[in-house]
Amino acid sequence: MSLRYALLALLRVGPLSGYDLQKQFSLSVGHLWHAPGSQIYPELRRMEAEGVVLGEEQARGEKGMRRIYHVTPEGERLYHEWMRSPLDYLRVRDPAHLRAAYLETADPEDARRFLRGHIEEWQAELAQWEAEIARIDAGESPMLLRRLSVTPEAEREATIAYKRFAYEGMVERARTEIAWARRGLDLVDRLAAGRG
Amino acid sequence: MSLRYALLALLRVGPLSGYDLQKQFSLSVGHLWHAPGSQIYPELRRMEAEGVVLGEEQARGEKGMRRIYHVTPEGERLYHEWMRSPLDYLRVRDPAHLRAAYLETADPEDARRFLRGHIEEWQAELAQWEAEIARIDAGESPMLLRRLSVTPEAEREATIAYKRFAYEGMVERARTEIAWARRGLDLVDRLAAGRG
DNA sequence: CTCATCATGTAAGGAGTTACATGATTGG
DNA sequence: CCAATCATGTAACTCCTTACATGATGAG
Repeated sequence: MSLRYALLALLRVGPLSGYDLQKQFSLSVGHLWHAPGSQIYPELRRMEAEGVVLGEEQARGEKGMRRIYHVTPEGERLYHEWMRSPLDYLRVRDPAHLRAAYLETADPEDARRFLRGHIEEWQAELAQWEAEIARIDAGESPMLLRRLSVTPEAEREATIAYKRFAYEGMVERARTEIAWARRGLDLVDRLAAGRG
Repeated sequence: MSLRYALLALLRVGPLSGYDLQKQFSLSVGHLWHAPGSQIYPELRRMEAEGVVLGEEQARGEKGMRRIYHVTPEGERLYHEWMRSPLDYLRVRDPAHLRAAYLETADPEDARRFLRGHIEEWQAELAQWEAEIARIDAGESPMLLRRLSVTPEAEREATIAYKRFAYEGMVERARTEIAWARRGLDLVDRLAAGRG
């Protein structure tokens, strides 16, 4: 149910269309929460039906139309309720570690391929998150700048600090995954050598 | 689609009923992959319809019945195909880090509550995974013993090593999450102090 | 006889995926 | 005029969740 709150978090900064939101998701927030257009548009409509956002029809050229969504007071209330409420954690369901637990049933070469893939996957994510941290530090994150433009001076430090903090967490997770998979590669070698 | 492979991994060791599988999931494998009965039973039926397992009807008492599932050669093939194929990683969708990125919009006390909850959540998981590692080391893991009982001597070391390796990864992830949230608590304090 | 546990499900719905559909506008 | 991109979706499907349904068996 977090998609709704991710949308509210973005819209609270200022009104946006579904299309704009889609872009935000594919850039900044998308590195914490992925959402495709096919999920965003219907969710916005549902949110509008429930009164948490208000869609404003805007003409664009002759016949073009776009719908700009604003957060309503009810949406504001809902957002803060979410912020105050405990998060519900999903039950663990981890395909990589599941496979790792049964790696003795694979060829050593397949085991290595799997672990290398794991490293590559997390390195790609790591690069994204590190890049976002670099943008935050350089004052170049579009999402953060948009946020800061409506943030009173007294809260800017916290806004920047928490955003950085969130991405740091992702960076640390990625590094942990990479270190683990590297140890896995050593393990495959050691076991393969042992049976030569 | 990993549920199917988790089921195959368990059934390859020896035939089990849906009920037995459910128990395995709530114990050992369940710490890597959660699955409730309402998902297991239908999936077994689908797998049987597709010929990857075979259900053997067994009488139990006067009218009681249970269905014991065996992996077929096709199931064996499918399992190894999975082991050889690259994993598909899910797009990131992390409610905790999403919330962390917007923590300046919460009360400091709510922020702390959230972070403490994060620590508790991961500490609970950590305890499970550490307990499983302790059982592996003590030779008391029921799942591992079941596996070893059908594993030739030459592969026992690898079987144990990979199982431990998988759980180590989960332990490291939990420790990373806990360390991150603790830093978050410090950050909340620092920011709250800064604004008195 | 009764309670825990064995045993197997169904039903309704939420959340997310992939693929497709449709058309408008703007810049070169 | 043509391509990129702006703009908004639908449809079908998978996976998973919660809640409920039903009955048998075995231990005390």
